[in-house]
Amino acid sequence: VSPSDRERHACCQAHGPRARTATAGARSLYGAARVSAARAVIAEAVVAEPGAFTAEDLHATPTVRSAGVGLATVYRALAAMQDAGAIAPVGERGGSALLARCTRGDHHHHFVCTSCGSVAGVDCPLGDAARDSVERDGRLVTRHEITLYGLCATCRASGGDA
Amino acid sequence: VSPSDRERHACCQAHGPRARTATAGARSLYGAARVSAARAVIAEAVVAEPGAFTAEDLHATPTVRSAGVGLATVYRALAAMQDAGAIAPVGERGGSALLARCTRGDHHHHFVCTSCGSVAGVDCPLGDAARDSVERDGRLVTRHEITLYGLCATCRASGGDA
DNA sequence: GTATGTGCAAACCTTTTGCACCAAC
DNA sequence: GTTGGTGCAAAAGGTTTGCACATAC
Repeated sequence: VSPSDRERHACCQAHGPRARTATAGARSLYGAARVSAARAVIAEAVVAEPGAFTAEDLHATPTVRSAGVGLATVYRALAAMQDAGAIAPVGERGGSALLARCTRGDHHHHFVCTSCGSVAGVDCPLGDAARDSVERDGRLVTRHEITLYGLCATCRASGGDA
Repeated sequence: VSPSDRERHACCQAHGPRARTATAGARSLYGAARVSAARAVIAEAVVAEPGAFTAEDLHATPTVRSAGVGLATVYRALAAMQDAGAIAPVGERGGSALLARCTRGDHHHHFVCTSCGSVAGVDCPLGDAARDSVERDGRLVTRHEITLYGLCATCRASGGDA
């Protein structure tokens, strides 16, 4: 499915030398890939998104829709962002992949509020002890996927229906 | 691989008074749901599966295919098993959902060998400290998904390409 | 100048569903 | 006898891709 390293969590790589223009802000989201007008608009929509989102969510955004950007282009741009480590999959909603922006560059995971969709980065809870326990029988752990779900502080305070 | 160890499932509700027939062995996989001839065959294929599998994998099995069981029926049976807690999703392969049998009834997660597809249950590595750390800001963690990937002892010993 | 992105629409593919029928309980 | 499972085929629906054109670098 993903031939490249669309799974890594390397959000912030060194930026190339470039003046700060409209597309310059988007550049970091795409890594080394080219930044077209459509991609700049999509990046803008991603940054404006408060929490988790689907490709369709972005495509339905006024910003993106009014720019006449096609849904296929959104998918391709999101794949590029994922390759760059700027976004990561955080689950699914109604059969569509849920994505969220990675705002930290170190190894981490995500907490997703099931009520409002807000996302928070969390430290990796997989300690050496747990890892050793799994590898004790000769196994080698090369990768892991961890996502936490629940209620954020705001939704929890308002009864979980906000 | 041994078709006779079918003890201890999450869904292991008290079995009704019933002779041990072919469908009796499958009963625990389906919980309270009905067990038809087709479902018995599908259960047999699931138990015979050494590791992770897709719906199509099972459907392509000689046992299932020769019984004339439809793919839709396989999907519906797998959904029933999942409801009963007898199997669980452990990732995806080529766009298809990967499932694996749960052989322990307590809260646990899965290690999947990316080389041979074998699956092992692992204790939940999410300790109280990690959980408290996430909930410190007022959040409430209600659910989490954890899956580990890597090489099993056998594949690791044979260079990981087995 | 060339490699890469875009838009459109069709293709893809896994999974779900409607329906008539049959079987488990 | 009723409820729930089955098979077939068609539908659903998210994601991908082919192609001709445009554009970032």
